[in-house]
Amino acid sequence: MRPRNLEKEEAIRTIALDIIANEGLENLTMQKLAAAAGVSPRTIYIKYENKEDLLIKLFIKDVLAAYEKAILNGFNEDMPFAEGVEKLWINGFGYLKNNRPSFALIQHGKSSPLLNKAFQQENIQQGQFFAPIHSFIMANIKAGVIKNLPFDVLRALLFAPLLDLVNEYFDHTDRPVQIITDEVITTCCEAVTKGILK
Amino acid sequence: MRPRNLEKEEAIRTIALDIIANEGLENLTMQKLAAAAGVSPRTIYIKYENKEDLLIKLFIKDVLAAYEKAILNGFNEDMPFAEGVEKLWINGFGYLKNNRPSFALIQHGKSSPLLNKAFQQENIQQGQFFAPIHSFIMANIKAGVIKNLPFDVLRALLFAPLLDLVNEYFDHTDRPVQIITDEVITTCCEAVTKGILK
DNA sequence: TTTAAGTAAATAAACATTTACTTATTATTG
DNA sequence: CAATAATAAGTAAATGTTTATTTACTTAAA
Repeated sequence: MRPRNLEKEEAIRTIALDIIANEGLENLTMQKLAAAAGVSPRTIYIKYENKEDLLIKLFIKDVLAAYEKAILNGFNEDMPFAEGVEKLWINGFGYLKNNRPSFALIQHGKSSPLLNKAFQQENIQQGQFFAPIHSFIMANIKAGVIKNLPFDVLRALLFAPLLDLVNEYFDHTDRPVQIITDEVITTCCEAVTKGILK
Repeated sequence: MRPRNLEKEEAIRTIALDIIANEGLENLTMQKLAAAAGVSPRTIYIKYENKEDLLIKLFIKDVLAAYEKAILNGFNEDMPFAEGVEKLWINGFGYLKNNRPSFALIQHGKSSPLLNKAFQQENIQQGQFFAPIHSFIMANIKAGVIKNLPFDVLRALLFAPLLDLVNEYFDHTDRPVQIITDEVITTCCEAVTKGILK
């Protein structure tokens, strides 16, 4: 049996993400992707059931899983609150600024009904994405360190600005001066932490 | 000369936003829109140059302009900082929770390269969207009330969580309990304010 | 009567997916 | 231990459908 060509599989994945990042989800077509990846359209259908399957797997298996791994690197649920949040911010910023296509798909995940639904289903099935962050926050509520608000509310307060700042980072890559520096990220992280401490 | 039918113009706009909110930008087609709005495809082309023009005008003229107007209602640049931010949050939440299609397109604006580019161009041309907010923040930096960070950074810290919370609000409209209440919004607003005060 | 607004149906291009074929391996045989 | 049968991986080109946009005509009001 002829073995599958791993380089082609990789090309399909990375080029799909590139097209989505540069031209948007609405401009990714199977034929364009095949041509850009240097494969036949049929090859994509050997690896994915259809376009929807490709997009969902790309989002869940490639992007979110890698993002989760990167963000949790060296993080521990038992860290002091401010230290833990800083770790997550620095990991998140470091990963996203070096993986623009992944960041783009994460942004699409917030607006695309397809990806949104896929994420929610996966999040229910597979236990939970970012489960250690959940435990971390719940423990700090219990310990009386931070305000007692629903988890999703605290998640929004703590991490929504980070994604916006990454967006700003990429807006400034074309400009002479980068305003989103590591120092700015650290300052912002301190600000969001301060906001929810009791 | 036959006068244009304003109801049909309105139908095209609102139904386009509905389709985008329910099925995503990638599933809006001119023929589907025409059928759903009860007009001929040609009618859309009388009012818009092409699909791109339709999307950009919807985003800029209908959605962003209305959002700006709603958010600035009763807001004044000279308000005390905490009071001004609270006004913007309450206005923003009140508007978005009652205008899901607009909210959906605003979310798409962050990921779609087309809308993103359109927004930046419009923002440069027309002076500036949300200009009073810009003045408000800059004045409060100058007065030493809040941290001295670039405007876009402060904007992210102050308003990114609000959009995430609105998203959460809509996630909970199908569920038995709504966790994103006016009270939660006020508490969150206080938290982000506290974070950036000097 | 003039004229822009509107319609139904057509057009050409682009789309997701499939068909019919070829290729590169592994496992099996003589 | 070469030859080859079996088989999934791969390709180029085709398929039928959907798409954005246009054509040729009709309608409603100034």
